[in-house]
Amino acid sequence: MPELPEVETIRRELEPLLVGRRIDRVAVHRHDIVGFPDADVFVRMAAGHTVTRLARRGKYLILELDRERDLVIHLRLSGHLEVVGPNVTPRYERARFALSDGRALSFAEPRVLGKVYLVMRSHYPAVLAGMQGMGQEPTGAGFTPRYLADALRGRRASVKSLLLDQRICCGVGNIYSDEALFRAGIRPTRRAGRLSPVEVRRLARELRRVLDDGIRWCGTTMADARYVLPNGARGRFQERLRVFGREGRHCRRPGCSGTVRRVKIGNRGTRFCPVCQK
DNA sequence: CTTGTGTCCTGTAGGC
DNA sequence: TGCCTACAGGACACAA
Repeated sequence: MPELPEVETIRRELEPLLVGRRIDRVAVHRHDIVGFPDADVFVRMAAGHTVTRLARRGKYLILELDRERDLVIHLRLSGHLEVVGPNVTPRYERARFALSDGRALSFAEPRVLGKVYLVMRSHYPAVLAGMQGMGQEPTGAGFTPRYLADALRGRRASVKSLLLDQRICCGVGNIYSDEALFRAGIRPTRRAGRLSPVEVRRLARELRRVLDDGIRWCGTTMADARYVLPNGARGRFQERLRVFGREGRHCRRPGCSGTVRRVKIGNRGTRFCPVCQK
């Protein structure tokens, strides 16, 4: 679930609660939540470190620890992080990090698809190779129209599926790819390599803008409330969605009589306005 | 190398 | 109410 804006929001919320705290004890309730190293080693090695900084790369949240170690967390579809009191155990808690201030960082993940990793900063293991191959941060200075044009040139795949490719646009997921394509006026089914230079430029700009907006509004909390901030508050970007989750409803662009449609692209639900998006 | 499909795992919503 | 199926915002392995 959480995409770049949601993970960035979580990072900002957790940073003041975690930096300077030491991880005193680690408990893993489900071993398959640990991506690296083996769960028992993870439990032993993660304890005793102090959090120095929180970073993010794509959808990965990185708790930088002392002694050159990183605690890397990926929330996948339904992961949730929360700082709780010593006697509070959130539902679906899979791992728990007791902190030196008496509280604990709780990692809940109903679907057990999310993962935690403990790695040496200088030596990211093969299990995190996907992170090494990641492309430019779409909100960063390196994400230029030129960069996107180079990445899309000659590609026959749909532009939607390439927006979801973390090697090109890291941090982008299903919500913000649909929203960016709507804002850029481009149908998600278009072959990426067939976009005009003007369209690519527009797409690069709108992708950046929609992600910045998502961050500004603290992410998207849909009706199921699978994503909420660490403090339990809801994001507010859902109020500003133009197509995602709006299939069958009228397009929000003033004067447009179109109805938002839903199709499948690469097994992912995809929404667009057939009038606004060419 | 590129592209599309299936799978991981669990919970929930909707149909009957 | 109960059972069954389809589906879910991600990432990766794998086959063609």
